[in-house]
Amino acid sequence: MAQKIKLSTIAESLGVSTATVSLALRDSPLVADRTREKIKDQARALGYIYNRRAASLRTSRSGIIGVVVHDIMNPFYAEILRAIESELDRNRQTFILSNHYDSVEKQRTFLETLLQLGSDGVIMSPAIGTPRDDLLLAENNGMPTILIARSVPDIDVPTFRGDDAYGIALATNHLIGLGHRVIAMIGGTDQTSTGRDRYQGYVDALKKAGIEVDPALRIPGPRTKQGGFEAAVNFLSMPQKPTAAVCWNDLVAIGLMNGIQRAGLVPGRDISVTGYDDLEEASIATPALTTVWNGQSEVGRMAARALLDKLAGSHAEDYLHLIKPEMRIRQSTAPLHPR
Amino acid sequence: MAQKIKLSTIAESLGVSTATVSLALRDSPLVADRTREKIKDQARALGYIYNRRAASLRTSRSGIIGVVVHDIMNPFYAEILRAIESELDRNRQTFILSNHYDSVEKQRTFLETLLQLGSDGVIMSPAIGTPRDDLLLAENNGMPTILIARSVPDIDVPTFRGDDAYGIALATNHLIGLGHRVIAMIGGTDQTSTGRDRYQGYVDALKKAGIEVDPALRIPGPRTKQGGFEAAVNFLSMPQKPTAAVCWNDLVAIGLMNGIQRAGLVPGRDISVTGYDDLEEASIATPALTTVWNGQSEVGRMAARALLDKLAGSHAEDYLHLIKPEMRIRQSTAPLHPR
DNA sequence: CTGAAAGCGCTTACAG
DNA sequence: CTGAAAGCGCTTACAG
Repeated sequence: MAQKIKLSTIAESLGVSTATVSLALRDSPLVADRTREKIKDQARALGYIYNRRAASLRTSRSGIIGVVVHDIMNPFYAEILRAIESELDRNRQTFILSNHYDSVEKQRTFLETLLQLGSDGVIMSPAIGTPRDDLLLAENNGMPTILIARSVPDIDVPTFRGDDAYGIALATNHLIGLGHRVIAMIGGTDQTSTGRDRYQGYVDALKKAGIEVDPALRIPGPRTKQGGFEAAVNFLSMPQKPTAAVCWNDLVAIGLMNGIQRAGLVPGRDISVTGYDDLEEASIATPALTTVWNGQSEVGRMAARALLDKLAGSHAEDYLHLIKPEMRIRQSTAPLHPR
Repeated sequence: MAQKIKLSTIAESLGVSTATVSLALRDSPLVADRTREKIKDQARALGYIYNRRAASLRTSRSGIIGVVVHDIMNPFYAEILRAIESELDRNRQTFILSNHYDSVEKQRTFLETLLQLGSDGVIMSPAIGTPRDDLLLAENNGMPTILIARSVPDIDVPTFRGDDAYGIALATNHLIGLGHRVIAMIGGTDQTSTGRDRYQGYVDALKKAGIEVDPALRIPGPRTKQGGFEAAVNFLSMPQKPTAAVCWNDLVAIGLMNGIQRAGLVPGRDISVTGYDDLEEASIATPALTTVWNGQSEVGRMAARALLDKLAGSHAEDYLHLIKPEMRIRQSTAPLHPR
């Protein structure tokens, strides 16, 4: 590696000042066209690499945005991330990603790293149990925060997520409309706003239809294919003999359908199953999964947009932005008929 | 947000020099125990945030490592990333992630960003068509590079990947051993080292078994579930009536199995299907997928380790590290019997 | 064991 | 339109 090329290297080689070089490279109208051309050519010729650390030390803007979610291996988050990425790319912002795996400590470490790097802002799906103080840590140090997918109670931070209670009611009502009366709820936890809202939406929909709610029909558990797969045995041996399952998300639903098939039954015929999220994968599952579109790409795009707007100085008034979910009816649900 | 706390704020409030504060916070033995305690307490009390940009401007070490892969939404890369993440976390390195979606331009932009941020190194699964010069750009500017999953010809950069020709031969031989003679190859492309190696491994295995190779039995295509799903129609209508399919990867295999089921056939009974990678998902597919373990976690762990060692000054001799794949026999393959 | 001073590579008033 | 100089917040010789 040859000697380091910096602004002053270019300046000296051309007999101009570093101020002029700095302005020229950033296309300032203060610099004469000919000077600018000359400088840019020379920068290219020398293989100059702009030192963002030095610049950001001076400007206190880093061009870095942090993103932290539960787990990027989960396609639900991956779809949100893809939307965030494309929005940030378009605005030439670099993003730094981290999983928190619902560890508040891991999340806090990441927030501290972002502060140390001078990150301009952060988009986060908060870990279960995220304390107010951790969000204040970011805000108080000048790092604007946007929440996605989950809410944190009692704090005024812009939040973008789907309307979970409404969405799960769509799925539950769809099954009730097909004649199902014994409907289990598979997967999920009460520890997140999402979890509470989804269970409540399911309960409310049943009550509204005059169906008695049996808490034993709920099988909480991991929100993964593996989780749904493992719940199948339990589900199939319930004494209440449920004919349908409202699943926490598509992953659980696909896992559950696999488990049902292993037991020799046919999902979509013997048992109706609904998912949640409408992942890209839902439509090519077998049977194609009836599910609820949860607006991942909308959430990602809007959250990124909101952060960029905030950085540009605009002031948003609304703190909670609920995306309206939509039903996607496919082959995994069917009218009730005797088993 | 209160006034910015920096080293000098702490120094002044305690009547010591910034040099002492700097050393104390980094646990230098040069500082007296009592002084260090006092300084650390004060830093905590004031809510001091270490400015890594300033430090790295001085030390020219950023603690940042770049990782770029084709697509983190692909579970194959996600599994590698998880291993990289855990290794880098353990060593308190921050990583910045990017997808290149096989765009050489997007990849180059990312490499330039990393250079501008003073990234200490980069781990990359090179985009199709990555030119030598792009890798040299990194190396020549003092950013060590490690390749994963794919090779770039004619360049001496440490590379960690599975032995594709060997692995695909395992799958092909497994099917031949079950009596299959008309075996299709589904998915993939000739544009990557992986693609060429896998096709060659399949061809060689057939030849070795005395089976004539029919190029029409190959259906190249996207390496996704969707790709496998869409290939099913084509596959099932082949005049040669293949009884088995060697798939490019697990995603293609799972998609193909879904497509086969949609057509009313039973994968693992009517048609044997092998995958590649042994994703977490392979074992819970229905039928459980016979596949080839491709060592994602090994690749990630070893690549991260190699980069950290290189940063620590050690000199590796070997450039190509091939992980030996292993057969995982499950229910998607069965002895040949008349259709 | 501690302090004064220089310097990492930029950008930004300010002067001309 | 261009230049000289200060300063962003650290770390690192060097001196004491």
